[in-house]
Amino acid sequence: MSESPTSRTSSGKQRYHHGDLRQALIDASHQLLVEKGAENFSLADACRVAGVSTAAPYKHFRDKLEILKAIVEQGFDRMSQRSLAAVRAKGEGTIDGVIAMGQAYIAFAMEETAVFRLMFGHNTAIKRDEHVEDTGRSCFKNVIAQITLYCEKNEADGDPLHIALSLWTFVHGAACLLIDEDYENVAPGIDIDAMIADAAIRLLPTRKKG
Amino acid sequence: MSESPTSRTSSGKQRYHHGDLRQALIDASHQLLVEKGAENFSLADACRVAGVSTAAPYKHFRDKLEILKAIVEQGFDRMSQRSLAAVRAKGEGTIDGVIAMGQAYIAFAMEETAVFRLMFGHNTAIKRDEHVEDTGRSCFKNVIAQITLYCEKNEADGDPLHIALSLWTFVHGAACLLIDEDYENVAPGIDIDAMIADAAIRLLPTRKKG
DNA sequence: TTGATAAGTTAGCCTTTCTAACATATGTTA
DNA sequence: TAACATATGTTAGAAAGGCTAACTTATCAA
Repeated sequence: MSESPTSRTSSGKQRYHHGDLRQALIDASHQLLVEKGAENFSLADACRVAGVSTAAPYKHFRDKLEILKAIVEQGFDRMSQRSLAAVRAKGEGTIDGVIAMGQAYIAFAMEETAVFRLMFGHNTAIKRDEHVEDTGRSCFKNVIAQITLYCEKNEADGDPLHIALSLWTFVHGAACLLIDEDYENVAPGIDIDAMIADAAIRLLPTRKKG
Repeated sequence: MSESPTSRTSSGKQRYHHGDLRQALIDASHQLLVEKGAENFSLADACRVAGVSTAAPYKHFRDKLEILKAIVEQGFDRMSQRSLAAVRAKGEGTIDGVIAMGQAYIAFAMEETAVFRLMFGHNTAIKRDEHVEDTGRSCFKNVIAQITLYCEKNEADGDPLHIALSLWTFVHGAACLLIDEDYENVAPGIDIDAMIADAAIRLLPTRKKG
C-alpha cells in the first residue's frame, strides 16, 4: 500500500506517470484516515505515501473533499455488505437477524471509525453529494426490508419505517458513544451487545393480539 | 460581543491592555463556534473579533485546545441547568419528566450544535481533561437520579444505571442524527418528539408484577 | 511524425498555529 | 514616588497545509 505497483516499469525504473494515481490516493487517504483520524489527515501526507508531489491530486480531484466523498461512498458499500452478511447468517426477518445488523453497524464504526464519522458526521459538503446520498439510502433500505419481513413473519403491527428509524437511532447512539469513548466516563466496561439485544426486543413490535 | 467594554478608556482612547481578554476570547470563540462550526473555527478569527493580535491568546491559554476546554465546561453546565429545569417543570420521577430531559438534551444539541459536538465528539484531547470529565459525569448523574426516583415511585424493577445508559444512548443517537441531518436523507419531516416519547415508554421498566 | 492532451513537477501564495523577542502598562515595595 | 517585577500586549517569522499557475514529460491518435 505504500507504493503503487504500477509506479515503476517492469525493469524497475521510476515512471513519470503513476498508472492509477486516483485509486492510489484513495487507498492512501483511507489508510491514513483509519490510522490518524480525519482531524489529523492531510492530503499532503497521502501524497507522500503515494510518492507524488502535493500538486498531483488536483489532476484527479477538484479538491480534498472530492477524495473524501469517494471514500465515503466505498464506506457505505462495505457497511451494506457486512450488514447483509450478518443478517443472512442469523436468519432474515428474525429478531436475531435484526440484532446482528445492529452489531455489524457498530463493528463497522469501531473498525473504520474515521470513515464512519465522515459517513454520518457533520460535513455537509460531503453528504450533500448526490451519489453519496444514494449509497446511504440504499444502505438504510436493507434495514427497512428486514423489519418488514419481521413484521410479516410475526404478524406484528407497526410501520416498518418508524421501527427502523427507532432502531437506527439507538444503534447509532451506541456507536457514537462507543467510538467517542463517552461511555468510559460514566460506565466503563459496559456490555454493548447485551444493551443492543435488550433494546431491540423492546423497540420491535410484539405479536398481534388475537 | 464584538468588542469588550473594557478595551477602551472612558474617554474612548484605545487601551494597550484589554481588561479581560481571557473571557473575551472565550466569548468570541463561542460565538464563532456557534456561527461557523468547529471545522471552520480559527483562533485567528476569534482574535480579530476581540480586536487583538493572533499572538495575544497565548498569554492566557496554552494553546487552542485550552480555549475549547473552557467552552466545553461551560457547555456542560448550561446543559445541566436546562435539563434540571425541564424535569422540574414536568415533575420529578415521572415519565413526562424523563421525556422532558431527553427533549432538553436534543434542544441543547440543536441550539449549540458545535459546543455539543465538542462535548461528546471525538476530540480526546479535550475530553480527557479532568475538569471536563467531572462536569460531564455530574450531568449524567442527574439522569440516574431521575430514573431511580421513577423506579421507586412506580415500584418498577431494573438497574437505574443501565436504564439511564439505554435512554441516553437513544436520545444521543437522535441528537446526532438530527444535527448531522442524517434523517433528512431517509425520512424528512420525522417527528422526533413523538419518537423520543415512544422510546422512553418502551425503554423504561414497567410496574412490578404482584 | 506530429500535435493534442493527460498527468506529472516546481514554485509560490495565502492561511493557520505557535514561538521568540520586544514593548508597555500595572502595582507593590522601598 | 521611583523603580523594579510582572502581566499583558505587539511584531516578525517559522512550519505546515490547501490550492493555483506555469512548466514538463509521457501517451495516444491521426
